[in-house]
Amino acid sequence: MFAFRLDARSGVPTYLQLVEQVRRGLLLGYLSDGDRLPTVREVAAALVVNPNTVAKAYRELEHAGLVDARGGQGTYVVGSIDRVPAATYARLSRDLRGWLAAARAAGLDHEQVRALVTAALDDDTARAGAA
Amino acid sequence: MFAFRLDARSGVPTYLQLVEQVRRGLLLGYLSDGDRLPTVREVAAALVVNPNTVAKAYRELEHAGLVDARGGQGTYVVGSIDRVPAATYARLSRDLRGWLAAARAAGLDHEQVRALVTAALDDDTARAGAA
DNA sequence: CGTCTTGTACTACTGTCCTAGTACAAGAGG
DNA sequence: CCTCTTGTACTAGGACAGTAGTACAAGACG
Repeated sequence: MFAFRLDARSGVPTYLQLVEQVRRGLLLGYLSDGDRLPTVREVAAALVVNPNTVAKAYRELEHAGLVDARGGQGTYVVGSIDRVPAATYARLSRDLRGWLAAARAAGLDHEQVRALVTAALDDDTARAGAA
Repeated sequence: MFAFRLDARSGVPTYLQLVEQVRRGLLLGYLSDGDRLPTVREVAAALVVNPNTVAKAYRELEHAGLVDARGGQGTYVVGSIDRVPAATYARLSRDLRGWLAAARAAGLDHEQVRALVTAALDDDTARAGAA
């Protein structure tokens, strides 16, 4: 069963975190067409969040065409995003986790690792964003 | 001069983005003790944001002991965070940017790259967070 | 049909982010 | 002393996130 995770310190609204996690699951292959998401009430109970907040996330996902909400049955993945090929994903994921291990071995803590990654990602986005 | 950047789509409050960018600059060595940050009014004008929003960020930074606000002169970096050694930073940054280039070469777009990185970082945080 | 589960809709309320505008305090420089 | 620049403080309001509670619609199941 797909499981959500929340980061209260990030400042990102709860419903947006949920939306992004489903989108990420689709991109990386954790979620596939036909998969059933946990119910609104289940997620709300697990994350100790108001059901309306979860419903808002599911509503956005349905509006984006990524899921199909069937009243009484649940919410099912229906959309298809450009997914990363499994082999490519495996190779890149392995290399990235190797880099993470090297960073941790060099003595960097979470904050420093995140700072380095964020800086590199921002540069990457800025470079292509200008192109 | 230190420059700020905003990502309106992230959902992260503006003042928090500013705080994190200064903190990141300190961690990675972009900012050093004695450096002068742009004035509240300069940042507000450059980012098209209300001066109070910038002031809130600077206030948080001063409260955290990272900067010293001198009325009439400006805001100066004064705190020292555990900085990543320059050699370590250079090596890790180079390797990470190499990985990014490989990911882009494999046909991944920004969103897919960010998804992969976020997934790996979350796993890393979760693993050490439980320890 | 009746019941259960599920998603959805609605209103009201609280708290936070952000904006807007104004005023004040401190230091530099003429 | 006067002026400029800078950071700070304050009030007021709008927009949005999240909570709380209730009610409704659709399908599955007995």
